[in-house]
Amino acid sequence: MNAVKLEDIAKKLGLSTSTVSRALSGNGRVGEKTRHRVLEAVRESDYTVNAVARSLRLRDAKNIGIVVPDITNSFFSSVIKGAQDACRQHGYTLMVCNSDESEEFEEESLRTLLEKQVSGLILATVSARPEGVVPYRRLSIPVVFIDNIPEGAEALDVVSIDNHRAASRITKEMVARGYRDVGMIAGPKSQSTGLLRYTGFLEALRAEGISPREEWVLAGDFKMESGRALMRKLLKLPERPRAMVISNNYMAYGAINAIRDAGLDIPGDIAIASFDAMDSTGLITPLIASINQPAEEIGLRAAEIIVARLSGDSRESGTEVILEPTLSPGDSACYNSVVEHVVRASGGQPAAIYAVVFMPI
Amino acid sequence: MNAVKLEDIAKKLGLSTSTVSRALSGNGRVGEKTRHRVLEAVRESDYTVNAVARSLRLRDAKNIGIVVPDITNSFFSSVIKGAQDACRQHGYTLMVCNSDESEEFEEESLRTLLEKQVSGLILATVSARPEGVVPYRRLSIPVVFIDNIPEGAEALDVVSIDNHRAASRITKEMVARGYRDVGMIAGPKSQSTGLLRYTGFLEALRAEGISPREEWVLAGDFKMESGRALMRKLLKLPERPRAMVISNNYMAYGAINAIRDAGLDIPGDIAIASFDAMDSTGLITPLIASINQPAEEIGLRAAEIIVARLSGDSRESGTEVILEPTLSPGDSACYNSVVEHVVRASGGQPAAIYAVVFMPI
DNA sequence: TTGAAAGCGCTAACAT
DNA sequence: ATGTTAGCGCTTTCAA
Repeated sequence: MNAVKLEDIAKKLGLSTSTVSRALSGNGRVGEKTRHRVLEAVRESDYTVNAVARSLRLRDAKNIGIVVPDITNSFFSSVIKGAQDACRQHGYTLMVCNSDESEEFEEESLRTLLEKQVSGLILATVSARPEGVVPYRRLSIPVVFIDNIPEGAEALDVVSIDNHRAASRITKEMVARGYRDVGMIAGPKSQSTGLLRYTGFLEALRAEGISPREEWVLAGDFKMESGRALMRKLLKLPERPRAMVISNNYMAYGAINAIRDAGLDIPGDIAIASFDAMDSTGLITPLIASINQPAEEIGLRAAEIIVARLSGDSRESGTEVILEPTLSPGDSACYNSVVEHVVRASGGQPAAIYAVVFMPI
Repeated sequence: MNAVKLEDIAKKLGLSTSTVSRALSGNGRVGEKTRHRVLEAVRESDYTVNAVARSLRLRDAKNIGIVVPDITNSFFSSVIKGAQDACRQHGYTLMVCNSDESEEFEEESLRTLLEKQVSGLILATVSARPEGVVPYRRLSIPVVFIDNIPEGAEALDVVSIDNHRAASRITKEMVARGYRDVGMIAGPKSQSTGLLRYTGFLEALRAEGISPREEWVLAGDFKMESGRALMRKLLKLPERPRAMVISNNYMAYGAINAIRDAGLDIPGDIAIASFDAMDSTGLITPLIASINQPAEEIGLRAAEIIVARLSGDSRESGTEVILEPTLSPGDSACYNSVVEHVVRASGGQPAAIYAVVFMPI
């Protein structure tokens, strides 16, 4: 139980704790031989610094806190991975909290993290209320917002993508592929990701001279179940959209399942575009068109901003790092070529049924 | 910067820090009015305890460390989620480290975590060397191993599944489905998960009176690329297996991609069984047969063991919690019924081509 | 019931 | 180059 401490080493060597401390940290002058003796003694006596004591003394715990709504979401786990890498490189440790999409847990996590004296905070807040940001302005530690950027965060540090532009881009992409009847499953308008992707979508359609149809634009809560439910609702409409832009991956998965359950084909009957629907397995079908946020980099940059501020970068807060997402096109193209093939095989007549043929070799 | 501390409150109220401390912690007698005055003052003066100072004094940081090889792997992110839940419930905070499958990073993480005086440690080690465990025996804090249980861990705490039995079970399942030519892509034999799944596979085949064919049993490193490469190798063999048991999800994804690239069908040409190939999206095809570890529960139980030990449960180390995995059957069955349907439709003749029909409603 | 004082293990002036 | 000392903010004996 009783770990060996500086004092023990000091006694053994007939030195003072300060000398031993200096020998280990490298700060302050220490005689060559003394340093070696200390290093030697430390090696023999499995000494481990007590970082808690050091933190108290230095008033710096060298911990960075991160709060995400769902650590199980591959977007966030990648963010965490990136943040971790940056932390390791700079000698920080990451304290991870999962808010489970609950404001209450989020606040609780924050409180704990602050009590533990984290040096900085990375926050993917689920908070809808702009007032919710106020406390952070008053915090004496650097706070970086990612993903959902609450209103009122103007002068705070932010790492994100341009969600408005991204939504606009993928919407235009769908139009360019020939889809003019485009609907959307949006996220909560109270979250910036939800709102900006929604306005981006609208803007793109208008820019293309298409007026969005209200009944085709529904808002969910970013969870799979809501995507499924809303899509079902859409499918009951007398007129269906031919393509959907869906505000995040989980809702897209839900929607796709609903479409399939209805016996419809993607993208044959309805094409799907989404966000962060990356498929690391290469096995998800259909490959849907997707705007992908550079998740690891978001985490990495967020942590680096914190480290920079901590090491004296006192540019005023309000650094906005806007990263470029990538667009993965999905396999509409692939789909078309299969259909074309089948149609050709059936003698040029549009086939009433689509056949996917597996030939045993 | 200068946070308000106990002393500030004490001064303001004309009390001593000890009284204020007692009022807040509830330990020790404090007058009713005094307590209220303190609580009031604290509320007004956004006071936050300094958990670092408290930890130093109490010699207990109330942090639990967890090290996993890849936080991005949904198995581990679920483990972390479970551990987090347990931590929150018991007033601990989780410090998460990602070893990136590297022994070096793992050791580094461990060192840091120990310096930070974590109260306990959850460890999904990548270490192959049995000597690697030795240091943990000497640690004065509780350590729980999950996933890979290193040799020599006999008397240590462990939360896991019975990998040998699980592998045997899924192998027998494949045999029961009529596959007798079964191969395996195993994991590293130096890791318990790799080794036990391998021996379980062998045992099952032998129990079924099948002698495993050496050239169909290859070992990879649990990464997707290795699954792909090994499967390619297998496909070049003059005789191919009809089914594969693959030691983890990533290698299975790689293998499936290789099989598809070769223009073969799953499970038509080769059936696949794996571990932790859960598909939360419902979109992965083929749905492969899979043994699924209860990841969240593993994390939860591991954290709870630590908490229990910390609160005085001094049963000797060596608690082995063996959890029951679930078996998701995949869609061979589904596949068979489709084929059956088509065969019936074609007048009872075995169809030379299998057709999957999508009918627009 | 409350206060004074010591000390958790470390670092950093300051003095030598 | 090394030692002495004070103190980070808290909790907890011990005494009043």
